[in-house]
Amino acid sequence: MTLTVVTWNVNSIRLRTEQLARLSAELRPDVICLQETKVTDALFPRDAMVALGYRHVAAHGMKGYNGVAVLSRLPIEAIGTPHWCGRQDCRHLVVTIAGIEIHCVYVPSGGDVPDPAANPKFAHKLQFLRELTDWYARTCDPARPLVLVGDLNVAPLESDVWSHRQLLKVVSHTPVEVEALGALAASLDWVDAVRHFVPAPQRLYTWWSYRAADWAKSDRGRRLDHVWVTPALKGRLIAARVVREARNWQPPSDHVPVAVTLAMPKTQVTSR
DNA sequence: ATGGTTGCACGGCAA
Repeated sequence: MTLTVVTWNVNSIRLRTEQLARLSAELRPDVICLQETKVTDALFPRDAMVALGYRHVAAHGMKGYNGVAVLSRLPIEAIGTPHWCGRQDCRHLVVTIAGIEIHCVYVPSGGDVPDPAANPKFAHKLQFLRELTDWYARTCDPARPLVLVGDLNVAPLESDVWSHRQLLKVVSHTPVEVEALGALAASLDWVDAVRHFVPAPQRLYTWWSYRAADWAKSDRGRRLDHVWVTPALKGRLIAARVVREARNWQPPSDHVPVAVTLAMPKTQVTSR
């Protein structure tokens, strides 16, 4: 028995139903965690997701911006929606599925100027990462089976960007963000499940700008989307995959899905 | 060095 969890920043779920059908058909994921759904819960296309086989849906969205959701073939046993930085902006959804707590996170992008004194968006991003770090360290236990996925909007490694040197002052790859993400990773000794299978220095990206004339030809990507597991689950990692070809699924999100498969004790996966 | 695109919602933002 296995559990495949996908994370995908869909950049509007209402424009990506066909692409989700393709993802569902090709990977047969058990759980799909979405970011940037850009829709209120009342308008969330729940019926379309159920039609794809995802009978269990948790949506946490708002009008126009942000928004996270989890689609599941297995029952969702609990739902939480933590909020950070004193805001109500729908960036974090926690569900429990098959006894595993899955955290779907959309970290603030951070704007253009990598200076928290000059750019409130960058200050928000750093504060968001710090509050998450403190919360995990304070309230969670690395011995518990947790999965953290999402668009973390930081490419931490040199091999996570097309040019380390040229992106050192570009938001997503600056040293202060990489340090903040490292602190978050240390909060529960999180294991980078994708790099577990595709170690550096092999280059790996999950996002390519819409602005490139030919995204694949220039290949100026960044690895912004991540799947982390607590040490309790490290021994159960079976596979990881970045669905690079989804960048061509029309019309595309600028992010592609990232999938991780875990081994499951037979007793934990039950009804559909 | 600059501008390049997309989505929401229909005018600028956010990314």
